Amino acid sequence: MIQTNPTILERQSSNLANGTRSSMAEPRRQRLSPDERRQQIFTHAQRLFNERPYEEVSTTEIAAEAGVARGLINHYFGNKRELYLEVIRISSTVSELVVATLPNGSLEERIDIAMVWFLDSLAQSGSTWLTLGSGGVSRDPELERILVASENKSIELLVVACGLATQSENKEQIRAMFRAYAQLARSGAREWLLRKTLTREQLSMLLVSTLRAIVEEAVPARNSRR
Amino acid sequence: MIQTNPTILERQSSNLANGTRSSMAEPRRQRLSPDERRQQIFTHAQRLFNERPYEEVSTTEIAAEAGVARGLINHYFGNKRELYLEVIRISSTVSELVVATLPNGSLEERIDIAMVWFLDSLAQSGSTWLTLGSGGVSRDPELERILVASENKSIELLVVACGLATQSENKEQIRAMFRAYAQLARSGAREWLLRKTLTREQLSMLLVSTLRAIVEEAVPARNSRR
DNA sequence: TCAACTATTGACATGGTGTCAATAGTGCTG
DNA sequence: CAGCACTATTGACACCATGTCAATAGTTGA
Repeated sequence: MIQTNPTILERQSSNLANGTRSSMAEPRRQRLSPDERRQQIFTHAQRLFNERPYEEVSTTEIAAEAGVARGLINHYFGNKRELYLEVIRISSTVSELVVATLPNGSLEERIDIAMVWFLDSLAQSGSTWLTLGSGGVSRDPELERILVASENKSIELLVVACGLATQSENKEQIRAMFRAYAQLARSGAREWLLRKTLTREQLSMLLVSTLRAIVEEAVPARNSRR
Repeated sequence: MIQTNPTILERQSSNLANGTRSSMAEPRRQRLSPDERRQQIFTHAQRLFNERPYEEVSTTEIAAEAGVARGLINHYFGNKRELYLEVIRISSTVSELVVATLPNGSLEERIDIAMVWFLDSLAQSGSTWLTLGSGGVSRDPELERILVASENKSIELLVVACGLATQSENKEQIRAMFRAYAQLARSGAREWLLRKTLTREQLSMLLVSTLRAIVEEAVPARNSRR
Protein backbone atom coordinates (compact mmCIF):
# COMPACT_ATOMS: atom_id res chain seq x y z
CA MET A 1 0.00 0.00 0.00
CA ILE A 2 1.28 3.36 -0.94
CA GLN A 3 1.10 5.91 1.80
CA THR A 4 1.65 9.28 0.23
CA ASN A 5 -0.03 11.46 2.77
CA PRO A 6 0.29 10.65 6.47
CA THR A 7 -2.84 12.59 7.32
CA ILE A 8 -5.29 10.59 5.30
CA LEU A 9 -5.91 8.18 8.11
CA GLU A 10 -7.39 10.91 10.26
CA ARG A 11 -11.07 11.11 10.75
CA GLN A 12 -12.54 13.55 8.32
CA SER A 13 -16.11 14.38 9.04
CA SER A 14 -17.26 15.20 5.52
CA ASN A 15 -18.57 18.63 4.72
CA LEU A 16 -20.92 19.17 7.59
CA ALA A 17 -18.15 19.25 10.15
CA ASN A 18 -18.51 21.84 12.84
CA GLY A 19 -15.39 23.92 13.20
CA THR A 20 -15.45 23.85 16.98
CA ARG A 21 -13.87 20.47 17.32
CA SER A 22 -11.95 21.30 20.49
CA SER A 23 -14.71 23.00 22.44
CA MET A 24 -17.78 21.04 21.44
CA ALA A 25 -17.34 17.32 21.60
CA GLU A 26 -18.50 16.17 18.20
CA PRO A 27 -20.27 12.83 18.25
CA ARG A 28 -17.91 9.94 17.93
CA ARG A 29 -20.27 8.39 15.48
CA GLN A 30 -21.90 10.27 12.68
CA ARG A 31 -25.14 8.74 11.67
CA LEU A 32 -26.28 9.55 8.16
CA SER A 33 -29.05 8.24 6.00
CA PRO A 34 -27.99 5.18 4.04
CA ASP A 35 -28.19 7.08 0.78
CA GLU A 36 -25.92 9.82 2.00
CA ARG A 37 -23.38 7.49 3.50
CA ARG A 38 -23.40 5.29 0.45
CA GLN A 39 -22.87 8.26 -1.79
CA GLN A 40 -20.09 9.54 0.42
CA ILE A 41 -18.18 6.28 0.28
CA PHE A 42 -18.82 6.01 -3.42
CA THR A 43 -17.42 9.47 -4.13
CA HIS A 44 -14.15 8.78 -2.39
CA ALA A 45 -13.86 5.37 -4.00
CA GLN A 46 -14.47 6.90 -7.40
CA ARG A 47 -11.71 9.41 -6.92
CA LEU A 48 -9.20 6.85 -5.71
CA PHE A 49 -10.00 4.33 -8.42
CA ASN A 50 -9.49 7.03 -11.01
CA GLU A 51 -6.13 7.90 -9.54
CA ARG A 52 -4.70 4.42 -9.21
CA PRO A 53 -5.50 0.93 -10.51
CA TYR A 54 -7.74 -1.48 -8.66
CA GLU A 55 -5.10 -3.48 -6.80
CA GLU A 56 -3.31 -0.43 -5.48
CA VAL A 57 -6.38 1.00 -3.81
CA SER A 58 -7.20 -0.74 -0.55
CA THR A 59 -10.58 -0.69 1.12
CA THR A 60 -8.72 0.46 4.21
CA GLU A 61 -7.68 3.58 2.36
CA ILE A 62 -11.13 4.22 0.94
CA ALA A 63 -12.63 3.88 4.40
CA ALA A 64 -10.02 6.18 5.89
CA GLU A 65 -10.58 8.83 3.24
CA ALA A 66 -14.31 8.67 3.74
CA GLY A 67 -13.84 8.71 7.49
CA VAL A 68 -15.77 5.52 8.16
CA ALA A 69 -15.05 2.06 9.42
CA ARG A 70 -13.90 -0.36 6.79
CA GLY A 71 -16.72 -2.72 7.54
CA LEU A 72 -19.20 -0.14 6.32
CA ILE A 73 -17.94 -0.57 2.79
CA ASN A 74 -18.89 -4.21 2.85
CA HIS A 75 -22.20 -3.35 4.43
CA TYR A 76 -23.16 -1.00 1.62
CA PHE A 77 -21.42 -2.52 -1.38
CA GLY A 78 -20.88 -6.17 -0.50
CA ASN A 79 -17.22 -6.31 -1.37
CA LYS A 80 -14.46 -4.27 -2.93
CA ARG A 81 -15.02 -5.65 -6.40
CA GLU A 82 -18.70 -4.68 -6.44
CA LEU A 83 -17.82 -1.18 -5.32
CA TYR A 84 -15.33 -0.98 -8.14
CA LEU A 85 -17.83 -2.25 -10.67
CA GLU A 86 -20.28 0.40 -9.57
CA VAL A 87 -17.67 3.07 -10.16
CA ILE A 88 -16.96 1.68 -13.61
CA ARG A 89 -20.65 1.41 -14.34
CA ILE A 90 -21.06 5.11 -13.75
CA SER A 91 -17.95 6.12 -15.66
CA SER A 92 -18.83 4.06 -18.70
CA THR A 93 -22.35 5.39 -19.01
CA VAL A 94 -21.42 9.04 -18.97
CA SER A 95 -21.15 9.30 -22.70
CA GLU A 96 -24.39 7.46 -23.28
CA LEU A 97 -26.37 10.42 -22.07
CA VAL A 98 -25.91 12.18 -25.34
CA VAL A 99 -28.12 10.35 -27.79
CA ALA A 100 -27.93 12.42 -30.89
CA THR A 101 -30.72 12.29 -33.37
CA LEU A 102 -28.94 11.94 -36.62
CA PRO A 103 -30.14 14.02 -39.51
CA ASN A 104 -30.52 12.69 -42.99
CA GLY A 105 -27.84 13.51 -45.48
CA SER A 106 -24.92 12.03 -47.33
CA LEU A 107 -22.65 9.50 -45.71
CA GLU A 108 -19.95 12.12 -45.54
CA GLU A 109 -22.15 14.55 -43.65
CA ARG A 110 -23.46 12.03 -41.20
CA ILE A 111 -20.01 10.70 -40.42
CA ASP A 112 -18.81 14.22 -39.82
CA ILE A 113 -21.66 14.96 -37.46
CA ALA A 114 -21.27 11.70 -35.59
CA MET A 115 -17.58 12.40 -35.18
CA VAL A 116 -18.15 15.86 -33.79
CA TRP A 117 -20.58 14.39 -31.33
CA PHE A 118 -18.11 11.71 -30.37
CA LEU A 119 -15.22 14.07 -29.84
CA ASP A 120 -17.35 16.54 -27.92
CA SER A 121 -18.65 13.96 -25.49
CA LEU A 122 -15.11 12.70 -25.06
CA ALA A 123 -13.73 16.13 -24.31
CA GLN A 124 -16.29 16.47 -21.56
CA SER A 125 -16.20 13.06 -19.94
CA GLY A 126 -12.47 13.40 -19.56
CA SER A 127 -9.95 10.68 -19.12
CA THR A 128 -12.07 8.25 -17.19
CA TRP A 129 -13.28 6.35 -20.17
CA LEU A 130 -9.91 6.36 -21.85
CA THR A 131 -8.06 4.53 -19.15
CA LEU A 132 -10.46 1.62 -19.20
CA GLY A 133 -8.87 -1.32 -20.88
CA SER A 134 -11.94 -2.69 -22.57
CA GLY A 135 -10.17 -4.78 -25.10
CA GLY A 136 -11.42 -8.27 -24.53
CA VAL A 137 -8.81 -8.83 -21.89
CA SER A 138 -9.52 -11.85 -19.78
CA ARG A 139 -10.10 -9.87 -16.65
CA ASP A 140 -13.29 -9.83 -14.73
CA PRO A 141 -16.25 -11.28 -16.63
CA GLU A 142 -18.65 -8.86 -15.00
CA LEU A 143 -16.38 -5.91 -15.73
CA GLU A 144 -16.09 -7.15 -19.27
CA ARG A 145 -19.86 -7.34 -19.55
CA ILE A 146 -20.33 -3.76 -18.42
CA LEU A 147 -17.74 -2.33 -20.75
CA VAL A 148 -18.92 -4.38 -23.69
CA ALA A 149 -22.50 -3.33 -23.13
CA SER A 150 -21.49 0.31 -23.03
CA GLU A 151 -19.38 -0.07 -26.13
CA ASN A 152 -22.14 -1.85 -28.02
CA LYS A 153 -24.39 1.12 -27.61
CA SER A 154 -21.83 3.45 -29.11
CA ILE A 155 -21.20 1.06 -31.96
CA GLU A 156 -24.86 0.65 -32.72
CA LEU A 157 -25.13 4.40 -32.92
CA LEU A 158 -22.23 4.54 -35.30
CA VAL A 159 -23.72 1.82 -37.48
CA VAL A 160 -26.89 3.83 -37.77
CA ALA A 161 -24.94 6.94 -38.58
CA CYS A 162 -23.24 5.13 -41.40
CA GLY A 163 -26.55 3.94 -42.81
CA LEU A 164 -25.71 0.30 -42.29
CA ALA A 165 -28.49 -0.46 -39.84
CA THR A 166 -30.75 -1.92 -42.49
CA GLN A 167 -28.04 -4.25 -43.69
CA SER A 168 -29.51 -7.53 -42.52
CA GLU A 169 -26.83 -9.84 -43.86
CA ASN A 170 -23.29 -9.72 -42.55
CA LYS A 171 -24.55 -8.10 -39.41
CA GLU A 172 -21.87 -9.79 -37.36
CA GLN A 173 -19.05 -8.87 -39.70
CA ILE A 174 -20.06 -5.24 -39.69
CA ARG A 175 -20.26 -5.15 -35.92
CA ALA A 176 -16.88 -6.83 -35.66
CA MET A 177 -15.27 -4.24 -37.90
CA PHE A 178 -16.85 -1.45 -35.97
CA ARG A 179 -15.64 -2.91 -32.70
CA ALA A 180 -12.14 -2.84 -34.13
CA TYR A 181 -12.72 0.70 -35.30
CA ALA A 182 -13.85 1.66 -31.82
CA GLN A 183 -10.42 0.65 -30.55
CA LEU A 184 -8.81 2.89 -33.11
CA ALA A 185 -11.03 5.70 -31.91
CA ARG A 186 -10.28 5.01 -28.29
CA SER A 187 -6.57 4.89 -28.87
CA GLY A 188 -6.72 7.99 -31.02
CA ALA A 189 -8.63 9.83 -28.35
CA ARG A 190 -5.92 8.84 -25.91
CA GLU A 191 -3.34 10.38 -28.19
CA TRP A 192 -5.36 13.53 -28.37
CA LEU A 193 -6.41 14.01 -24.75
CA LEU A 194 -3.77 12.27 -22.71
CA ARG A 195 -0.57 12.21 -24.71
CA LYS A 196 -1.44 15.32 -26.68
CA THR A 197 0.37 14.04 -29.73
CA LEU A 198 -2.57 14.76 -32.02
CA THR A 199 -4.71 17.85 -32.39
CA ARG A 200 -8.42 17.53 -32.50
CA GLU A 201 -8.38 18.23 -36.22
CA GLN A 202 -5.82 15.55 -36.86
CA LEU A 203 -7.77 13.02 -34.85
CA SER A 204 -10.95 13.98 -36.62
CA MET A 205 -9.28 13.50 -39.97
CA LEU A 206 -7.92 10.15 -38.86
CA LEU A 207 -11.30 8.93 -37.67
CA VAL A 208 -13.29 10.21 -40.62
CA SER A 209 -10.98 8.88 -43.31
CA THR A 210 -10.63 5.44 -41.78
CA LEU A 211 -14.34 5.15 -41.12
CA ARG A 212 -15.10 6.08 -44.70
CA ALA A 213 -12.59 3.52 -45.87
CA ILE A 214 -14.29 0.85 -43.78
CA VAL A 215 -17.76 1.65 -45.00
CA GLU A 216 -16.81 2.01 -48.65
CA GLU A 217 -14.17 -0.66 -49.02
CA ALA A 218 -14.08 -3.16 -46.19
CA VAL A 219 -17.77 -3.66 -45.60
CA PRO A 220 -18.69 -4.19 -49.28
CA ALA A 221 -16.16 -6.98 -49.27
CA ARG A 222 -18.82 -9.24 -47.85
CA ASN A 223 -18.79 -11.22 -51.07
CA SER A 224 -15.23 -12.30 -50.36
CA ARG A 225 -16.27 -14.77 -47.70
CA ARG A 226 -16.02 -18.40 -48.56
CA MET B 1 -8.56 -18.69 -5.07
CA ILE B 2 -10.10 -21.07 -7.53
CA GLN B 3 -9.44 -24.69 -6.82
CA THR B 4 -10.52 -26.61 -9.87
CA ASN B 5 -8.52 -29.73 -9.40
CA PRO B 6 -8.00 -31.15 -5.93
CA THR B 7 -4.91 -33.05 -6.99
CA ILE B 8 -2.79 -30.10 -7.95
CA LEU B 9 -1.42 -29.72 -4.49
CA GLU B 10 0.31 -33.07 -4.71
CA ARG B 11 3.99 -33.21 -5.27
CA GLN B 12 4.72 -33.59 -8.92
CA SER B 13 8.31 -34.35 -9.61
CA SER B 14 8.62 -32.82 -13.05
CA ASN B 15 9.56 -34.98 -15.98
CA LEU B 16 12.45 -36.89 -14.55
CA ALA B 17 10.32 -38.73 -12.05
CA ASN B 18 11.22 -42.34 -11.47
CA GLY B 19 8.19 -44.55 -11.82
CA THR B 20 9.00 -46.65 -8.75
CA ARG B 21 7.59 -44.23 -6.27
CA SER B 22 6.23 -46.85 -3.88
CA SER B 23 9.25 -49.15 -3.78
CA MET B 24 12.17 -46.77 -3.95
CA ALA B 25 11.89 -43.88 -1.56
CA GLU B 26 12.44 -40.88 -3.79
CA PRO B 27 14.35 -38.07 -2.13
CA ARG B 28 12.12 -35.72 -0.27
CA ARG B 29 13.97 -32.83 -1.79
CA GLN B 30 14.87 -32.67 -5.43
CA ARG B 31 17.88 -30.57 -5.99
CA LEU B 32 18.19 -29.17 -9.49
CA SER B 33 20.51 -26.66 -11.03
CA PRO B 34 19.23 -23.13 -10.62
CA ASP B 35 18.62 -22.83 -14.35
CA GLU B 36 16.50 -25.93 -14.46
CA ARG B 37 14.50 -25.06 -11.41
CA ARG B 38 13.97 -21.52 -12.59
CA GLN B 39 12.82 -22.72 -15.96
CA GLN B 40 10.49 -25.24 -14.37
CA ILE B 41 8.79 -22.64 -12.21
CA PHE B 42 8.65 -20.26 -15.14
CA THR B 43 6.94 -22.78 -17.41
CA HIS B 44 4.17 -23.48 -14.96
CA ALA B 45 3.73 -19.79 -14.21
CA GLN B 46 3.52 -19.04 -17.91
CA ARG B 47 0.79 -21.59 -18.41
CA LEU B 48 -1.25 -20.37 -15.45
CA PHE B 49 -0.90 -16.70 -16.32
CA ASN B 50 -2.11 -17.46 -19.82
CA GLU B 51 -5.12 -19.28 -18.46
CA ARG B 52 -6.23 -16.73 -15.90
CA PRO B 53 -5.55 -13.08 -15.07
CA TYR B 54 -2.83 -11.99 -12.70
CA GLU B 55 -4.87 -11.61 -9.53
CA GLU B 56 -6.51 -15.00 -9.84
CA VAL B 57 -3.24 -16.88 -9.99
CA SER B 58 -1.64 -17.27 -6.57
CA THR B 59 1.98 -18.00 -5.98
CA THR B 60 0.77 -20.85 -3.80
CA GLU B 61 -0.82 -22.42 -6.86
CA ILE B 62 2.21 -21.87 -9.06
CA ALA B 63 4.44 -23.44 -6.45
CA ALA B 64 2.07 -26.38 -6.03
CA GLU B 65 1.89 -26.98 -9.76
CA ALA B 66 5.64 -26.84 -10.06
CA GLY B 67 5.99 -29.06 -7.01
CA VAL B 68 8.22 -26.70 -5.06
CA ALA B 69 7.99 -24.65 -1.90
CA ARG B 70 6.44 -21.26 -2.35
CA GLY B 71 9.47 -19.53 -0.99
CA LEU B 72 11.47 -20.75 -3.95
CA ILE B 73 9.52 -18.49 -6.26
CA ASN B 74 10.66 -15.47 -4.32
CA HIS B 75 14.17 -16.84 -4.25
CA TYR B 76 14.38 -17.06 -8.01
CA PHE B 77 12.13 -14.24 -9.16
CA GLY B 78 11.99 -11.80 -6.28
CA ASN B 79 8.25 -11.48 -6.13
CA LYS B 80 5.11 -12.46 -7.95
CA ARG B 81 5.02 -9.32 -10.03
CA GLU B 82 8.53 -9.81 -11.40
CA LEU B 83 7.71 -13.38 -12.32
CA TYR B 84 4.66 -12.12 -14.15
CA LEU B 85 6.64 -9.46 -15.97
CA GLU B 86 9.11 -12.07 -17.12
CA VAL B 87 6.26 -14.10 -18.58
CA ILE B 88 4.93 -11.06 -20.38
CA ARG B 89 8.37 -10.13 -21.59
CA ILE B 90 8.68 -13.48 -23.34
CA SER B 91 5.18 -13.43 -24.78
CA SER B 92 5.49 -9.96 -26.20
CA THR B 93 8.76 -10.60 -28.00
CA VAL B 94 7.60 -13.66 -29.88
CA SER B 95 6.42 -11.75 -32.89
CA GLU B 96 9.57 -9.68 -33.07
CA LEU B 97 11.56 -12.62 -34.32
CA VAL B 98 10.23 -12.16 -37.81
CA VAL B 99 11.95 -9.12 -39.17
CA ALA B 100 10.90 -8.97 -42.77
CA THR B 101 13.06 -7.24 -45.28
CA LEU B 102 10.63 -5.19 -47.21
CA PRO B 103 10.96 -5.08 -50.98
CA ASN B 104 10.61 -1.97 -53.00
CA GLY B 105 7.37 -1.39 -54.82
CA SER B 106 4.24 0.66 -54.75
CA LEU B 107 2.61 1.60 -51.49
CA GLU B 108 -0.16 -0.82 -52.27
CA GLU B 109 2.22 -3.72 -52.71
CA ARG B 110 4.23 -3.00 -49.62
CA ILE B 111 1.17 -2.64 -47.46
CA ASP B 112 -0.13 -5.93 -48.78
CA ILE B 113 3.11 -7.70 -48.00
CA ALA B 114 3.42 -6.16 -44.57
CA MET B 115 -0.12 -7.25 -43.80
CA VAL B 116 0.50 -10.81 -44.85
CA TRP B 117 3.54 -10.87 -42.62
CA PHE B 118 1.56 -9.42 -39.76
CA LEU B 119 -1.31 -11.87 -40.05
CA ASP B 120 1.01 -14.82 -40.46
CA SER B 121 3.02 -14.03 -37.36
CA LEU B 122 -0.22 -13.51 -35.49
CA ALA B 123 -1.64 -16.84 -36.55
CA GLN B 124 1.44 -18.50 -35.16
CA SER B 125 1.97 -16.69 -31.91
CA GLY B 126 -1.60 -17.44 -30.97
CA SER B 127 -3.74 -15.69 -28.48
CA THR B 128 -1.03 -14.70 -26.03
CA TRP B 129 -0.39 -11.33 -27.55
CA LEU B 130 -4.05 -10.63 -28.09
CA THR B 131 -5.13 -10.90 -24.52
CA LEU B 132 -2.60 -8.34 -23.37
CA GLY B 133 -4.34 -5.13 -22.55
CA SER B 134 -1.66 -2.84 -23.88
CA GLY B 135 -3.80 0.19 -24.31
CA GLY B 136 -2.16 2.79 -22.14
CA VAL B 137 -4.09 1.64 -19.15
CA SER B 138 -2.72 3.00 -15.92
CA ARG B 139 -1.64 -0.37 -14.68
CA ASP B 140 1.89 -1.30 -13.91
CA PRO B 141 4.45 1.18 -15.24
CA GLU B 142 6.97 -1.56 -15.86
CA LEU B 143 4.41 -3.70 -17.65
CA GLU B 144 3.45 -0.66 -19.64
CA ARG B 145 7.07 -0.10 -20.57
CA ILE B 146 7.52 -3.62 -21.85
CA LEU B 147 4.38 -3.63 -23.95
CA VAL B 148 5.03 -0.18 -25.34
CA ALA B 149 8.56 -1.12 -26.31
CA SER B 150 7.33 -4.19 -28.10
CA GLU B 151 4.62 -2.25 -29.85
CA ASN B 152 6.99 0.48 -30.92
CA LYS B 153 9.05 -2.00 -32.84
CA SER B 154 6.05 -3.20 -34.79
CA ILE B 155 4.98 0.35 -35.49
CA GLU B 156 8.40 1.39 -36.69
CA LEU B 157 8.33 -1.52 -39.08
CA LEU B 158 4.96 -0.46 -40.37
CA VAL B 159 6.12 3.12 -40.83
CA VAL B 160 8.99 1.89 -42.95
CA ALA B 161 6.66 -0.32 -44.95
CA CYS B 162 4.52 2.68 -45.72
CA GLY B 163 7.48 4.68 -46.86
CA LEU B 164 7.07 7.28 -44.17
CA ALA B 165 10.37 6.68 -42.44
CA THR B 166 12.08 9.58 -44.19
CA GLN B 167 9.34 11.96 -43.14
CA SER B 168 11.28 14.04 -40.66
CA GLU B 169 8.53 16.49 -39.76
CA ASN B 170 5.39 15.36 -38.02
CA LYS B 171 7.22 12.32 -36.77
CA GLU B 172 5.20 12.34 -33.59
CA GLN B 173 1.86 12.72 -35.32
CA ILE B 174 2.57 9.85 -37.65
CA ARG B 175 3.61 7.60 -34.81
CA ALA B 176 0.52 8.55 -32.85
CA MET B 177 -1.74 7.66 -35.75
CA PHE B 178 0.03 4.38 -36.22
CA ARG B 179 -0.31 3.59 -32.54
CA ALA B 180 -4.03 4.10 -32.90
CA TYR B 181 -3.99 1.95 -36.01
CA ALA B 182 -2.18 -0.77 -34.09
CA GLN B 183 -5.13 -0.94 -31.75
CA LEU B 184 -7.45 -1.39 -34.68
CA ALA B 185 -5.22 -4.19 -35.89
CA ARG B 186 -5.08 -5.80 -32.46
CA SER B 187 -8.80 -5.64 -32.03
CA GLY B 188 -9.39 -6.88 -35.54
CA ALA B 189 -7.06 -9.79 -34.95
CA ARG B 190 -9.06 -10.60 -31.86
CA GLU B 191 -12.21 -10.71 -33.95
CA TRP B 192 -10.49 -13.02 -36.37
CA LEU B 193 -8.70 -15.42 -34.05
CA LEU B 194 -10.69 -15.38 -30.84
CA ARG B 195 -14.24 -14.42 -31.65
CA LYS B 196 -14.08 -15.75 -35.19
CA THR B 197 -16.42 -13.06 -36.41
CA LEU B 198 -14.16 -12.12 -39.30
CA THR B 199 -12.39 -14.24 -41.87
CA ARG B 200 -8.78 -13.65 -42.63
CA GLU B 201 -9.73 -12.06 -45.93
CA GLN B 202 -12.15 -9.70 -44.31
CA LEU B 203 -9.62 -8.67 -41.70
CA SER B 204 -7.00 -8.19 -44.35
CA MET B 205 -9.35 -5.99 -46.32
CA LEU B 206 -10.16 -4.00 -43.20
CA LEU B 207 -6.52 -3.45 -42.33
CA VAL B 208 -5.36 -2.63 -45.82
CA SER B 209 -8.11 -0.16 -46.63
CA THR B 210 -7.84 1.70 -43.35
CA LEU B 211 -4.07 1.85 -43.51
CA ARG B 212 -4.22 3.21 -47.03
CA ALA B 213 -6.74 5.80 -45.87
CA ILE B 214 -4.40 6.88 -43.08
CA VAL B 215 -1.37 7.19 -45.30
CA GLU B 216 -3.15 8.95 -48.14
CA GLU B 217 -5.60 11.14 -46.27
CA ALA B 218 -4.87 11.49 -42.57
CA VAL B 219 -1.10 11.84 -42.68
CA PRO B 220 -1.03 14.49 -45.43
CA ALA B 221 -3.30 16.52 -43.20
CA ARG B 222 -0.23 17.69 -41.34
CA ASN B 223 -0.77 21.16 -42.70
CA SER B 224 -4.02 21.38 -40.79
CA ARG B 225 -2.28 21.86 -37.47
CA ARG B 226 -2.41 25.22 -35.87
C1' DT C 1 34.55 -40.06 4.07
C1' DC C 2 33.90 -35.70 5.38
C1' DA C 3 33.12 -30.92 4.97
C1' DA C 4 31.94 -26.79 2.53
C1' DC C 5 28.48 -25.14 -0.41
C1' DT C 6 23.99 -23.98 -1.64
C1' DA C 7 19.37 -25.36 -3.29
C1' DT C 8 15.29 -25.91 -0.81
C1' DT C 9 12.17 -25.82 2.79
C1' DG C 10 8.76 -24.32 6.33
C1' DA C 11 7.62 -21.27 9.96
C1' DC C 12 6.87 -16.54 10.79
C1' DA C 13 5.36 -11.68 10.14
C1' DT C 14 2.63 -8.47 7.61
C1' DG C 15 -1.22 -6.64 5.31
C1' DG C 16 -5.64 -6.82 2.81
C1' DT C 17 -10.47 -8.54 2.86
C1' DG C 18 -14.95 -10.21 4.55
C1' DT C 19 -18.00 -11.32 8.60
C1' DC C 20 -20.68 -10.42 12.52
C1' DA C 21 -22.08 -9.50 17.13
C1' DA C 22 -21.93 -5.46 19.97
C1' DT C 23 -22.69 -0.53 20.29
C1' DA C 24 -24.51 3.99 19.93
C1' DG C 25 -27.22 7.62 17.33
C1' DT C 26 -32.09 8.65 16.02
C1' DG C 27 -36.85 9.13 15.98
C1' DC C 28 -41.20 7.57 17.68
C1' DT C 29 -44.59 6.87 21.35
C1' DG C 30 -46.68 7.11 25.79
C1' DC D 1 -39.68 14.39 28.38
C1' DA D 2 -38.39 9.56 29.30
C1' DG D 3 -37.97 5.33 27.46
C1' DC D 4 -37.83 2.23 23.73
C1' DA D 5 -37.38 0.12 19.27
C1' DC D 6 -34.78 0.56 15.17
C1' DT D 7 -30.71 0.47 12.64
C1' DA D 8 -26.43 2.84 11.15
C1' DT D 9 -21.90 2.10 12.57
C1' DT D 10 -18.12 0.12 14.71
C1' DG D 11 -14.16 -2.92 15.88
C1' DA D 12 -12.48 -7.40 16.75
C1' DC D 13 -11.98 -11.72 14.59
C1' DA D 14 -10.79 -15.27 11.09
C1' DC D 15 -8.87 -16.20 6.68
C1' DC D 16 -5.87 -15.89 2.82
C1' DA D 17 -1.96 -14.20 -0.03
C1' DT D 18 2.61 -12.50 -0.10
C1' DG D 19 7.49 -11.82 1.31
C1' DT D 20 11.41 -12.97 4.52
C1' DC D 21 14.79 -15.75 6.57
C1' DA D 22 17.09 -19.02 9.37
C1' DA D 23 17.33 -23.96 9.37
C1' DT D 24 17.85 -28.11 6.66
C1' DA D 25 19.32 -31.44 3.45
C1' DG D 26 21.22 -32.74 -1.27
C1' DT D 27 25.59 -32.36 -3.81
C1' DT D 28 30.20 -31.82 -5.00
C1' DG D 29 35.04 -31.78 -4.47
C1' DA D 30 39.13 -32.67 -1.56
